[in-house]
Amino acid sequence: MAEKNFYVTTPIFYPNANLHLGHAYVTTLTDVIARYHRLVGDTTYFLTGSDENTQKILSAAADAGVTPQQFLDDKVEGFENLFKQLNISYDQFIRTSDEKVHWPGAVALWKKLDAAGDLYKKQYEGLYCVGHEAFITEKDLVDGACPDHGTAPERIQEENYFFKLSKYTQTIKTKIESGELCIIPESRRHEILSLLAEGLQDVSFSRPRTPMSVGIPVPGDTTQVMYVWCDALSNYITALGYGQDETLYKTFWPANVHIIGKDILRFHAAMWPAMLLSAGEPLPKSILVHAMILSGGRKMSKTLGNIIDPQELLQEYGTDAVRYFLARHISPFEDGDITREHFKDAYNADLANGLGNLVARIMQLAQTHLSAPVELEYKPFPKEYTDAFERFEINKAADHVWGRIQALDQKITEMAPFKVVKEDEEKGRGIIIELVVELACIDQMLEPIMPQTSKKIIDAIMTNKKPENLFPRKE
RNA sequence: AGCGGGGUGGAGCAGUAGUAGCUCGUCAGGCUCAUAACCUGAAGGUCGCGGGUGCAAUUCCCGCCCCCGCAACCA
Repeated sequence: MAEKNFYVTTPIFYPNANLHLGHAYVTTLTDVIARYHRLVGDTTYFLTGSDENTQKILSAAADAGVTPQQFLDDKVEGFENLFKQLNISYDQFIRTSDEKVHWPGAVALWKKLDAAGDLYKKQYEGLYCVGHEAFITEKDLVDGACPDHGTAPERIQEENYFFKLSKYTQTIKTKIESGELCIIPESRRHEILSLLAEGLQDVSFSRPRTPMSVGIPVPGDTTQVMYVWCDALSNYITALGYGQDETLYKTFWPANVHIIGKDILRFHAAMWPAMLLSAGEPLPKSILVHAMILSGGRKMSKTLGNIIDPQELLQEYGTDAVRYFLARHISPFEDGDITREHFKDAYNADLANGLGNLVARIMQLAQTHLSAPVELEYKPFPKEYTDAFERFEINKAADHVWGRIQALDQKITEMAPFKVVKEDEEKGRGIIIELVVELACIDQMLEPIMPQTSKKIIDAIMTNKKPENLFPRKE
C-alpha cells in the first residue's frame, strides 16, 4: 500500500450511438478502482474518452441531419452527462478528433514507428464490403456475397502502409509469459497466448485519403490517413502529452492498468504493445479484461428487447445504487447478469435492509443517547479488502464490506445497547460508541463504491444525527 | 464447422478427491434500537447424461446432450 503513482484507463467509446449499460459498467469499474487508489494515497490519473475518427460518424451524422462535428459534440455531451450521473471521477476526457491534444502525439508515435523501420508501403488487394466499411476475407463470403449485408464486395487494390506486427510476436509473448505484461484474468491470458502462438501478421496501418476521409493524416504523406486502431490506441499516451509537454507522461506512463472488454483484447494485448516496443516506450503493466453483462442470461439486444438502459436505473434508484449493483453483483471476470427484478432484490436486501437500516439503527441510538459526536479512530484497511482491490476484484472487496455490515447487525442484537442503556447508562453509551466507530470504518471502505452515500454517513456521524432515509425500500 | 464460456437445492452463484457452501426467496421462532427492518433456526440438491481411473469423483480422464458468446448499432 505504499503511495505511488497510479494510471488507469477505460477504452475510448464510439460516439455513433448512445452509451449503454456495458459502457456504464466498464467506466464504473474503472472509477471504483481509481477512487480506491486515491483513498490509499496514490497519486492517481484516470483517463477516459471517445474514439471519433471513424468513417461511420459521417453516415450517422447524415442520417441525423447534422454536421459530423455537431453530431460528435452532441454524443460526447451525452457521454459526459452519463458519467456525471454515475459520479465518474475521471481526470481527463480525451477526444481523438482533438487536433491539439491528440493528433500531435499520434503523429509523434507514427514517426517513431517509421524511424524504427517498422512501417513499409505495400500494395494491398482485398475484398471491400461497403456495409462493413472494411475488408472481409474470401472465406467470409456466402455465395459470393457478404453474409451480413447480402451484397457482393468490391475487389479493391490500394497502397497502404503496413506495420511490422509480426516482428514483435515473440517479444510480446515472452513479456506476457513472464508477467511483465500482466493479462487478467488467467483465461484471457491463455487466449492471447494461443493467438500469439499462431504468430501475428503484419497489419495495414493506413488507408488512402479521400476528400471524405476522417482521420489523422500520415506524417510526410498527404495521400494517407492512419488506421483507426493505430490512432485510437495512442490515446493512452497522447492524453499525457506524449510528443508535446511530457510532464504527465513522465509521471504516469507506463499505465498501471488498461481496462477493456474482451472484444478488443487482441488490439490491446498484441498491437498496442508492439507499437510501444517499436517506439521504445515501456509497456503497460497490466490489462484487465472484464466480462459482459447479460440480461436474463442473454446478451442485451434490441431484437430480444432485454435492454436495460442505465438512465432508467439511475432515475429509479439513484447513482450509488447503480454503482453498488455494478460493483458487487457483476463479476469483473465472469459474465454477469442483470434483470430489473434482480436489481430490485439486491437493492432491497443490501441497501435498504442492509446498509440503510444499519445506519438508521445506530445513528438513532447515537442521537438519542450520546451528547456529542463520537471521536473516531481509524484502523488500517483489512487485508481481505485491500487484497481484493489489488487483484481488481471489486466485487470481493464489496463482499467484505457487506460481511462487516452483517456482523455489525449481529453485534447490535447480541449487545442490545437499547436495553443496556436503561439499566446502566454509561455501559450502554460505551456500546453505542463502539458501534459508531465500527460504522465509520465500514463507511470508509464504502467510499470507492458509493462516494455520495459514504459522505452522508460520515456527515451523520460527525454531527451525531440520524440521517434521512438513505435507501427507501422499493415494493 | 471452428474457437471460448457454462450446465450445483425455487432464482442467482461459490467450491473441493473424502460430512456440498453463499446470497435472495420460503417456513418457524426471537427481538423491538431500526426502513414490516434486524437476529436465530429449519425445509429444500442422486452437483447435465453415460462410461473410465481411484479405497473414494460433484471434483481427474473419455464420449455425448443442452445453453450462451465470438461474425450483426453494441464494453
